[in-house]
Amino acid sequence: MADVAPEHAAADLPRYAELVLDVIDTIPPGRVLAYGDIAELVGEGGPRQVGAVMSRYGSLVPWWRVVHADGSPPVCHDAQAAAAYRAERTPMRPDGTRIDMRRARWDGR
DNA sequence: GCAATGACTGGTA
DNA sequence: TTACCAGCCATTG
Repeated sequence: MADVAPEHAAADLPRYAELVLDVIDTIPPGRVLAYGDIAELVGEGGPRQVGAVMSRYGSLVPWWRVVHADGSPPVCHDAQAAAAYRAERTPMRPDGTRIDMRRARWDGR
């Protein structure tokens, strides 16, 4: 009872997808999370599984807050992500193409 | 039930 | 700095 009740109405979503989407939806503005970090917060699976969920259900969550471990945004949407980071004031590196994971990485608090 | 896939990661050269 | 290799595990066909 009292199973998780995310706002994604996960009726047809796999269990793991539901957990991943819920975590991503919890990321505050101006912060980002790496695929591996999400997997760790979820407590199961790995970065590949998070990426697989994003490819299928990424449109349901702020996917631009999910980046690689080195601070690079998804290669398929880097331009749109860069615009979102600017709007959210996400800490970026001097080059402006990568994120400063040192300050932008959300610790889950 | 089995095999292949994939918006990844970390280490080494 | 970039490039390549092997491991990782849930989902899909």
